[in-house]
Amino acid sequence: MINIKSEKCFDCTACNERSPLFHYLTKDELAIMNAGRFEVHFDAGETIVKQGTIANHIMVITSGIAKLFLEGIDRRNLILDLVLPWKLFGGPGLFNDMRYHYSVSALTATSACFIAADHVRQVIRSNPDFAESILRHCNKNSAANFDRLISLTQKQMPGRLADTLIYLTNDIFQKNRFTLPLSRLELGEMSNMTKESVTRILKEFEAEKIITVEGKTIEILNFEVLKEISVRG
Amino acid sequence: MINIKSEKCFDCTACNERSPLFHYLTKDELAIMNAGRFEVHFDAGETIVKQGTIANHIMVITSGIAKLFLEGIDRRNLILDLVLPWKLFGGPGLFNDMRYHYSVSALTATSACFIAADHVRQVIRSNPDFAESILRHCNKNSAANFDRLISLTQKQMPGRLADTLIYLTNDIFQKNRFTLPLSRLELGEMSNMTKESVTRILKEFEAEKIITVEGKTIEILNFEVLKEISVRG
DNA sequence: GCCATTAATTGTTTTAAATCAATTATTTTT
DNA sequence: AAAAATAATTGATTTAAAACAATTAATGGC
Repeated sequence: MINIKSEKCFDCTACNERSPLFHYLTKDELAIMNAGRFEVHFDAGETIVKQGTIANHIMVITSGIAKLFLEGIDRRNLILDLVLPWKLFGGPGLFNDMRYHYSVSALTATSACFIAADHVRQVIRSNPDFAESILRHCNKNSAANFDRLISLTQKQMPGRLADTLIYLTNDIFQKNRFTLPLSRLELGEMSNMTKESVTRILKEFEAEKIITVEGKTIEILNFEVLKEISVRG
Repeated sequence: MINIKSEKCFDCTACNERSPLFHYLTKDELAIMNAGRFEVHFDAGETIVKQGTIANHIMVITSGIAKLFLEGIDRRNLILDLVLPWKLFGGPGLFNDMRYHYSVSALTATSACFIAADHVRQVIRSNPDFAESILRHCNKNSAANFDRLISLTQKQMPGRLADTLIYLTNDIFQKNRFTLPLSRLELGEMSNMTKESVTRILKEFEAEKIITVEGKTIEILNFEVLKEISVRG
């Protein structure tokens, strides 16, 4: 469903080719990362990391797709990201309280690689380029969360759902037609609205010829109008 | 109004005593930070940094208090933090797009110290302890933003205002009775509600003997109930 | 100390979006 | 393939909170 480039991850040299964060690492540093590294397969729906547990590892997905979400009040979730292969996650507790601050669960069959947080720390200390790129990564996430804060608190439903559709088109699928690995409830958890409202707004967008919807397949017909709806709020 | 420990900032050796982030720095590194450093005084209401402009500096307030806020849609702001002396800010654009991702403006007469981003970068690269503490700082902010996302999207007004009052009590004033440097509108910008709603909920809390309100002075009478309201949502 | 301006309060109305309820489609399981 | 379970749609109702409007209080400038 998603364009996945690799099947298996044998050692961190592979990541060095695929994850931009690992470009800066020397052979020795890759060996440190690789020590104690392990890969685990998850079925769709399984939890990869659970919010609140001790953050001993940093993870990267090698195949499949996962959702990264906050567990909020009364079992209500807020999905922050869909996680594709080679995107590092699990960081926010690092050097801090050493706990995971979000949960991640597999949307499709997924393999994830677990790297010891201690080893990441060691390499951050030895390699300024790596430290800098980790900091850049952290800062990018902060900026994205600022945007999300504004979207979710100041825009009304069409604006919020437009933001979600734009994110899916640009950052996840990179094409105008895609089949979602998400339910209407989960679209709602990305856009802070109920599943019923998702249905209604999707229908509205369809009536305005901005998108077509057939079940879980969505096609963006008019990206510009979608952007306008996003900007207007 | 706020307990401010220092009057003037002569060089970064002073920060080494006051800002925990600077503890790890050697004499040479403090000298790097100090080069080109400058301090500016702001009257209440003045903008210290403006969202969207080029982030050439990292700032620290040496006296006074400021608000740090996102500029959202239709001139609507979202206040993220009140900034006290010795707390570093301006980081999120660092190594990233080199822009400020929020605005900061003085609530009282305020002095702020500007340190060149290049110099901070240089020291991050040379001192792993400093790099680690900056990363810790960044991760703490991420965690706080996750909490804020849940508070602002999933709690209703009493829960959100309770969160704001708890933040003011614990993190800013560190006592149960304080005089706000904020208007009702600004309390609303911290809690994502209108100024009218702030008035009403404060009155509600007062009727329930949780707080007393006399103009801008608030006293917390029952912190436990406030916490319950926060947890319940 | 008085006037002008801004901030806060209070009451009323409107509205966006949730909740509730019922039905229809899809998947999954057997 | 049929039955069961889950997901999606659709409509009606309720509700939290904004918007609007009017008054009162507080602040700042002269």
